[in-house]
Amino acid sequence: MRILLIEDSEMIIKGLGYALSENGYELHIKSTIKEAELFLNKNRVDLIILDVLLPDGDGFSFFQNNINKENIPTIFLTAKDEEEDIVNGLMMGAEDYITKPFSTKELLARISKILLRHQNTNKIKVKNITFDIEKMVVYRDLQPIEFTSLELKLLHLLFLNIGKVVSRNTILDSIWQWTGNEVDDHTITVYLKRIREKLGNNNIIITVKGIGYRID
Amino acid sequence: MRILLIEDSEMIIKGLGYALSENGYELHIKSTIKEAELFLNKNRVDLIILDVLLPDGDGFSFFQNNINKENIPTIFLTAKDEEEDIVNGLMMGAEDYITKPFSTKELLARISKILLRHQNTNKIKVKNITFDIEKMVVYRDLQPIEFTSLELKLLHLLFLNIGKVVSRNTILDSIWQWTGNEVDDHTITVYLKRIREKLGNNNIIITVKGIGYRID
DNA sequence: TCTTTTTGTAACTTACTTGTAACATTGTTT
DNA sequence: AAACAATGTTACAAGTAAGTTACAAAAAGA
Repeated sequence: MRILLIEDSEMIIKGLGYALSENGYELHIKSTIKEAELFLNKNRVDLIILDVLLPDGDGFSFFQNNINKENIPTIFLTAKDEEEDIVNGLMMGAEDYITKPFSTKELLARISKILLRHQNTNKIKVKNITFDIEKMVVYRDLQPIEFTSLELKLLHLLFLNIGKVVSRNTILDSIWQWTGNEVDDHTITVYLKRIREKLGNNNIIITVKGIGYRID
Repeated sequence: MRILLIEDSEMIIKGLGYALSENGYELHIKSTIKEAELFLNKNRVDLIILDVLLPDGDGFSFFQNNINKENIPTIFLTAKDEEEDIVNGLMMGAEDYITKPFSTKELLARISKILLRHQNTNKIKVKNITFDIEKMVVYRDLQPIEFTSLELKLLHLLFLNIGKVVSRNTILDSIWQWTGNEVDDHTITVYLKRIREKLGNNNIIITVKGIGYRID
């Protein structure tokens, strides 16, 4: 499980960093909103711990503009314990709100509770493309992309084998085995072209010449 | 929404009692475990606020023995803020854990969040369509829709898998497996058309071409 | 039995999907 | 650099899946 901690206090980073890593979470730490934004554009995380006061802005608006749209569970973390803030944070859609000083074990308990609740989101994100396996829908930024049946199956195959090269033969077998048609090898090329275009010609699908295709 | 407050401190009862009633909740107050037990045997509540220290026992064991089995969302409320207690409470399955002194507004925010999360257990609502699983009745706005047996089963299947694609094959297996008939694939299409019409041709059932159908 | 409702099929429509061919580009080998 | 192989690009005709409509058989009620 990947957690993104957005926090600029060295002390908290140290304390939490250790505790979270120790408990088997893959932890990423960013100390400004800008950095966090960049990171989120390219990576999928399961949970965000977000300080409200950051050097380059406040967590609330960052949450509303970026995080909430993607529906990533978020815990607000802050020294401000004014009740209005807490109420705002929760009403905004945050999963929890914890005020400093806090108990690490309590935070861990709350994290595991939240992750348990959200475990059934089956989404793979690469750059600005998100593949929702359950819905079988692909989003570019946050807009769903219209794929045809075979295009979607082919892209699905690549996403399921993320990080690995998928050979042209594997593709032929997986996608065209059941259609009955013996299919020209070039067909794959054409499909790739169409898929890439719909993905926005960002370089998500990488050609490994002589072998096949790959998504990282 | 009915809330059961199990608490013996007069001060808290007064403060919370006013705030909760004021906010439109139907509040019931019991100050011992015994009383609470009797009450729960005869009444359904939507949420429980449970003090850990009570005159005739502790809230934890009461929670485990009585409440958790019925899966009623529970907020622990206590003066003990030892972290072990908090962790225990959360791990045990409590929805939240608040320590005295607490902000009433924060508590209200947390309550409303929890209730929001738990409201759709037996009714699933999408746009203006509500599927009451227990009654097996579907409402459009507030008017019940007349479905035939198979139509209802098919729609039920889609609602049970809300957010996931249901393939045509799955549909055939789930709905037509037991009728004995080998059924034409087009039959599904025709059923979808009929169901969609009765739902009001709002776009609730989404076609995932080449794969199946889905409700979000 | 007769009527009504439910169910499955068939025929038709539409818009999109699909595969191929022909040509262009890139990369690799000699 | 030339020749070759692999992949990318474009355009198009044939094919197909899903939507629609109408109707007859089967089942359920009266």
